Amino acid sequence: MESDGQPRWLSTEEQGVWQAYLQATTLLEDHLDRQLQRDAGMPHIYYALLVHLSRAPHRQMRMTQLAKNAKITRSRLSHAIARLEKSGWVRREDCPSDKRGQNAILTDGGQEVLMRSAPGHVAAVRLAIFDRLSPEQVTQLGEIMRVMAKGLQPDGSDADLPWRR
Amino acid sequence: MESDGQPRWLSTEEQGVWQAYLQATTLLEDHLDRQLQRDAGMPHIYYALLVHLSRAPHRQMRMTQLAKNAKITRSRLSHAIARLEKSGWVRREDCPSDKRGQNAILTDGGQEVLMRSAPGHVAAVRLAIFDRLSPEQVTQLGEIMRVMAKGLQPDGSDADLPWRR
DNA sequence: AAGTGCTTCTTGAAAGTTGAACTAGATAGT
DNA sequence: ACTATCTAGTTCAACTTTCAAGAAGCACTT
Repeated sequence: MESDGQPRWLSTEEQGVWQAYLQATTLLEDHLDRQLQRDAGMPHIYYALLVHLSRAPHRQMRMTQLAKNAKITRSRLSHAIARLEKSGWVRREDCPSDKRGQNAILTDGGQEVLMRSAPGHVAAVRLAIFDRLSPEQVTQLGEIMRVMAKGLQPDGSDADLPWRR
Repeated sequence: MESDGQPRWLSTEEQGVWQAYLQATTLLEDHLDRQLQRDAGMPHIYYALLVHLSRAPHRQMRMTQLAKNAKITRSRLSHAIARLEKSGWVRREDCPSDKRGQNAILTDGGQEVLMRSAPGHVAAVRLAIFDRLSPEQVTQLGEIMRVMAKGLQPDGSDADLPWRR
């Protein structure tokens, strides 16, 4: 990284966009956190972990892989899975091929919670986003978020920008 | 709220958009949190609080107002300000007109930290968003986020959707 | 088989967040 | 004035997240 002469501040429009982004994302996160805490007894990220597991081959996944998919640190995942295990929604099993490894497995109870709370959750997401945006905007949002996500991947041979000279 | 017959699940495209949204937003938040923790010694939300204060009339604001602007709960703000006070970047003062009230005031030290770390922060935001998106996309993002934010305001005579019959 | 280094996952303490309960001051109605 | 109600802000306990450190297995080299 080079430290430039003077920083390029945000334009007025960019400032507005950034502010709207911050407000929308924090409001939505809070909203979903509360919704799921109330209806499913867990915060949004924990719920997302269950969703990931439910979609995985044997409803199970290696810890590191799960952490990567959910974009959280392994440490955070460890704590989260411990909590979900205590709630009976996930259990752990040793990985047979790699003795260091652990598989997180969605239990029947976990699946049940998921099925029970999914409709409400989808409704909340719809209400916040998809029912408010035009189809074109949905498409645009998808493209934009994909660009951002790609640029932020910790791994991907990132580092360089679209070459501005 | 009515509980419908069967839930309207997300289409394939919507699922993709939602997933991209979750990934992009969590990655960006983590990224900025780390960047600011490293460069300014505080998480992103605390930094945002200082920014809000720096833009306020006397570099000061009533607690509740600040909480509203920053979209966080009063409780969270109390803790945050306590911490920022301990770091010497904010101080509190009783509100003269309302003896219950407190004003959070940005100190010179706070202003200084802000000025010192702003360039790096703006660069990070730019790198993550504005340098990656086309001008049209920036505009689109702004519109989309404003719609979302508006729909999620806890106060605003919200409640009803764009009338889908 | 010993050594080095890498990966997997966990742990513990410190920091941050949440939701409910609480104090104190303002407001409105009677 | 009296009471009820509301608002501003804080505090406590329970929970979540982070960061640094650590235990254990793998893998490659010599």
